[in-house]
Amino acid sequence: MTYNFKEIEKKWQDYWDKNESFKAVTGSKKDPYYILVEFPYPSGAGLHVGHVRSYTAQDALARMKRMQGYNVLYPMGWDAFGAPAEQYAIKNHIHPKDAVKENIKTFKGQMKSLGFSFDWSREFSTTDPEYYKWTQWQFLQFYKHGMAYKDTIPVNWCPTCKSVLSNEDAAGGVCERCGSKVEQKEKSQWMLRMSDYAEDLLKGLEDTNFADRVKLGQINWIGKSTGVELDVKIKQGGSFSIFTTCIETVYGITFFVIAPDGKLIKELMPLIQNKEEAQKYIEETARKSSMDRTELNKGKTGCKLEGVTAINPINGKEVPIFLGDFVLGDYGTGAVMAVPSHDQRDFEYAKEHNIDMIQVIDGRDTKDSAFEKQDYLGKGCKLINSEEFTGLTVEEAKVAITDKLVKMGIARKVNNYKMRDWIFSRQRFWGEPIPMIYCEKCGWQPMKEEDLPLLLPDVAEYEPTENGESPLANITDWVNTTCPCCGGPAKRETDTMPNWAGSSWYFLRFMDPHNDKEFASMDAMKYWKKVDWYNGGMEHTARHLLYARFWVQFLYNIGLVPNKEMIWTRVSHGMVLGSNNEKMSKSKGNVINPDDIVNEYGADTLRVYEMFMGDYTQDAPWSTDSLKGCKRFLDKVIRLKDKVVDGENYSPKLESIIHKTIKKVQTDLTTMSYNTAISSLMILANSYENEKNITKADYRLLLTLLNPVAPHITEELNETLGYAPICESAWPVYDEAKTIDSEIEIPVQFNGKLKATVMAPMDSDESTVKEIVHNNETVASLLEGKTIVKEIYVKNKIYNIVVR
RNA sequence: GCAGAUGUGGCGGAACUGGCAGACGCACAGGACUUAAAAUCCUGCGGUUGAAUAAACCGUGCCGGUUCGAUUCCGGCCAUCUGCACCA
Repeated sequence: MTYNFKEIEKKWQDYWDKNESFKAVTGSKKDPYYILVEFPYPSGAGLHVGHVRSYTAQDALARMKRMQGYNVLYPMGWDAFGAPAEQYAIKNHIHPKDAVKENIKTFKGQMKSLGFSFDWSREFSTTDPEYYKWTQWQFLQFYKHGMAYKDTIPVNWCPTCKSVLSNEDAAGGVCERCGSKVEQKEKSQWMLRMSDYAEDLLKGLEDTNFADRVKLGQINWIGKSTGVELDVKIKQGGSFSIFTTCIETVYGITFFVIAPDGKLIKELMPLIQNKEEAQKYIEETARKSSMDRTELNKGKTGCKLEGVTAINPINGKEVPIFLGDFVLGDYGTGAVMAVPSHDQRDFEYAKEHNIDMIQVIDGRDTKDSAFEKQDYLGKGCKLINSEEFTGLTVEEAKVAITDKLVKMGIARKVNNYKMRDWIFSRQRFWGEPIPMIYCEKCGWQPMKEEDLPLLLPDVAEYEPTENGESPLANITDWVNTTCPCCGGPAKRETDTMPNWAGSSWYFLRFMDPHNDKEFASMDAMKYWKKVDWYNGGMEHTARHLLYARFWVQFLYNIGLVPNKEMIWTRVSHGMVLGSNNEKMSKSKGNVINPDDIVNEYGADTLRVYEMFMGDYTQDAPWSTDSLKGCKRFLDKVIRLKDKVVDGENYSPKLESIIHKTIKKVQTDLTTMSYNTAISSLMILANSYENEKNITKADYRLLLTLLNPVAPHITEELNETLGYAPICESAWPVYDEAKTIDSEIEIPVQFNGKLKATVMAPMDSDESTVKEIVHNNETVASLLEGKTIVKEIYVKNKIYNIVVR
């Protein structure tokens, strides 16, 4: 019997569509279960085999959960704003809207051809006005709660393209498109006060079940450090503050360094005598991109500020102040105390500029050029040269010195975070317009909520303006408006939102996608509760996940979502690499197009292969040979049909392995062990093959267990047996008692080396097994002439004889 | 530099909580069927020594430790990959 997989796959895909087999019903009495995969950016390249891997994995879980009686929400949509679509549109002179439409069509067709059980009735794109209306509305909530503000910050600027670049596009300090050197340019941008949420984002992780490596990624990105903020007086007048995590080294301060790009230097300028030198250095720094600042850093650049002297607050000692770009203007206070004897960077700077060093912690030679930070940390090293604190350990001194300074009223315990506020403006056309209006009289005014959505205008050109404004700035009809406050003439904000905006809350919209009164109703969100499984790439675990959590926490704080964390488990998949073990790319010629595979081998084969190819969380290289092996497995399953005879019970001989396999597959599908789930099904099929006949029940069981991964062929074979569709049936239940063997094989070791095996009843006690072992011929002969030192029996596992 | 991950046959990968290393699949070799090929089926397949389906030794990146027993735990290295990169 031959099967035309193309016909079969089409047949069942149509069946699922027609019967709305995978529709999730909000409010259903069944238990809700929300499975989410990151919605894709519909690029012109089409679906990648990497998408197929994660979508199949979650699809298998979704299909099994439905059979287990859950009301499964497994939605799909499109994250379609952003630079690639805009670039594509500029190049091909078509509206990005049309390009996106076309790409979505391709992607959706590909997904359907793979048989994913998405609930297509919930589909949307972030570029739909019905969707981005709510993204804009939520921005207004941020603004109204004081969480959005304008600030002037430097951006990456390509002088040739006249364009603002993202950090990714400016990697290495060079414009990705034209290769020019990237400059820094000051721009006024919308910001979200994400740093206010640093502590909550850290704490919230406790209410999630993210994989450890995911949690760690979040923790590192937030970058909390605990220390002391210390006020420092300037002899000539005024003061400034520094942040340090090593206050115990305060007696070792020999200079202070302030950031050339910070606000402090501007305040100090009037006092400074070598203004020209300082100014020159400030300008040099401004010209360097952030990349240069690290890469060109062989020595530590900077200059001494003449005319200002700082006073070490702990002992009144006068020390110089320097300018140095290793200090960042936007972290901490933009100024540091420098202790060259105990800090690598301070040490290098001091060497470069011939500054004194004072050792204050015992146990290392300050003259030693090979500085080792670990010299004193954590080892109970003691302080020296520190007045009354001399002799205390580092840990004790940290507390004592902090106490003293706090009591003096010149220091505070503070936490600092690497995570900054979210730069929310993009000088791009293809994004959600920021719904703000600038009026000469009233300043920045939010649009009225009832006027949303603020639609993107239709225009012919998408090139940015000469000075880097969004192309929207050229559309005067659109820009000129009236002030919502005074009714006078005003102008719209022409920047758009970043790509991350729309993807920060889409999982909420899937719970209630067609609501035109709210972004999602509280009832719907309370019903679905949380995303139970969220799958995505490791590359998104830091930023996207953090933005999404921030967004949700904010909505929670203003009472608009039911939980502070709306994502329970986050898992990440490994990449599908080319057969040469490198990332797939056109230039390397190692790209596999899923369409070709579906055409030649069928969707089921591709799905089985991608689940079988390796550990789901690790990268795995493509292998067409292995793919063919999976096709052979499916062919074997088809051939097994010839052995089927009537019988609604499992064959007694197969009962044990059947119950074991149900348990194994079910467990594996919920622990991301897809490869071993497939291998256990292969073992089951092999054991069927060794039988002369199998019952209909045996066969249907195999088909059901395989169905989540290979849904088309299993439905077809199941139908020929005369059964109701698998997707409308219940998942088989295993009997724990039948998964346990009555007799098991116990390995016998001599000094830890395997020498024999014996059969023993399950759960035998030591004396029973001892007798069996000693009656064994091999064991007996090996024992001749040996002295038994010890015998160890681990129940049902091993029998080890230690001999001399 | 810092953080994280990974390292097991010719290849992808298994191995529960310290208990038979290499499941399952691929590739390869031999055989059956066939006029032939494909497909399918059977057998073998970590290494060394051996005529051997006998036996022994070695073997999970490297060195050492704990243990009756280590891919698994501990200490120290090496290599590769991925983030972040002067965060005070």
